Amino acid sequence: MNDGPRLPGVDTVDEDDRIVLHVDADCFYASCERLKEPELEGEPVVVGMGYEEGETVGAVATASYEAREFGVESAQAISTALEKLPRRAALEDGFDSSSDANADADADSDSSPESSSTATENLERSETGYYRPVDMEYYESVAADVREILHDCADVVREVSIDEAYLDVTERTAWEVADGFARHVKGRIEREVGVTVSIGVAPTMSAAKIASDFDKPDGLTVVRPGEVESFLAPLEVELLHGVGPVTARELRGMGLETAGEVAAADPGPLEDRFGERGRELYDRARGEDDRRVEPRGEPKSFSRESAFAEAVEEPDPKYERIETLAAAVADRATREGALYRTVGVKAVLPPFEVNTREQSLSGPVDDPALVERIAADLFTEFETEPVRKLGVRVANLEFTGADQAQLDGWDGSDRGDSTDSVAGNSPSDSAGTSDVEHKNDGAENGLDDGSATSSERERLPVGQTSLTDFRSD
DNA sequence: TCTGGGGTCCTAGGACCC
DNA sequence: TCTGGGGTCCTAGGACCC
Repeated sequence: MNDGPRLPGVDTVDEDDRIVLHVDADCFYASCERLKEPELEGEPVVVGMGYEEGETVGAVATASYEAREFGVESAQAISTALEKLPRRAALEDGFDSSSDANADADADSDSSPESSSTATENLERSETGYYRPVDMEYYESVAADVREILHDCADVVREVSIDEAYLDVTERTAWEVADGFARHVKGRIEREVGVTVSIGVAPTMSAAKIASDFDKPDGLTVVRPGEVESFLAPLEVELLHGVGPVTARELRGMGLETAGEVAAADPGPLEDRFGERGRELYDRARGEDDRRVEPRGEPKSFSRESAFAEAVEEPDPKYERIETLAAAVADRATREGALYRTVGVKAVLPPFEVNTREQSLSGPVDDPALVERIAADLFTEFETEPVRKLGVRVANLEFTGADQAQLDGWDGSDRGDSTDSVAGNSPSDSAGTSDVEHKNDGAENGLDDGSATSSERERLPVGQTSLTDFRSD
């Protein structure tokens, strides 16, 4: 649009001037479902997490743009989505063929069953949508195909999530032809994989990210050096990456509604209010972001969580769930060749109170039984509380190299010792004063680890002495 | 919209070390 | 014995992202 600053000439190589692409697949899960079932093309598609065929449980993972027209949004409860956009199958199968009991129950809880059933009968085909459960395995395979193209098109790729990546293409193109380059990437993904993506091109990661969102779906937005600030200025603050509902509310409270207003503001109060994030916010709003595109490192944690249909008070089902989640998390770590030094649990109490507890060990382990014991132990505090959701997490990961699973001695002798010594004073001993003992556990482990040399570390986990020893220190 | 699951990063206080 | 400052680790919680 405006004739702002341009690159002085092709020969000028400014080290700081990068060309960054942010590639973001459009409603990725829904697009994948359409690859599987081409009949879904052009129809409203809702992909539900924790959703099962014909049920009303779960939450919306992705809604196609057609479904969004009806007010279906991601993270929405499936039951809510169904109110806005009934299931296509419900119409075709006839309303009561699948589950009479459920239909009756729904009608009972409805304030006006009569009008709701009338509304259902009057539904047009075009007012219904397809609901599908998440099929991660399939989406992963599609994502792998996309990734291959991305790596083909760039020297450096940072995968952010299954459907999103940054590319540094400074060495592959030039600003003068960057839009053509981006169109090439888009075209390849569409032709070779069959999903559409939106691309933002900008000199920084944060501007590229916002640019890819600017014209979704199937969009392409190029923001040239020197245009970044004017591109950002009119955007509402919540469009800045890292600004969620809470921060947006506070910013508005400070009289800052747009990125331009943040950019023009005094950074002092922002830093006072938000700390380091405040400075970052200010910089990003001004188009300043010196992060380079770098490949993602190893993951920092693995977790598994699941919600109950309603809050559960009895201990048994909760411990069973903890067990299941612990096994799943430990299995994931084992498969990925990760050792963990910290085990944690999460308990969500109604209405939505999130509690976390964690415990670190003196050394990294791969020990599913231990994960289960520690998780159960950490959970005892919530044993009798009503719980709506539970989670188990391992963190402080250490990756041992791909074929760690083949090292036979690993799981046998070495591991066995550590398990016994740590587990021995963990769950069973903590019956009465578990709080105090946990703290002592933590202190002891921390101390152990802090004073361990790196060579000691490698043959960890070290054995622990008894709890009484800690207390006498 | 009363809330699914898997992550990341930051903050803040306390323990502990030097 | 008291004081102090710097640094790291651990834990809990919170905001945010997809």
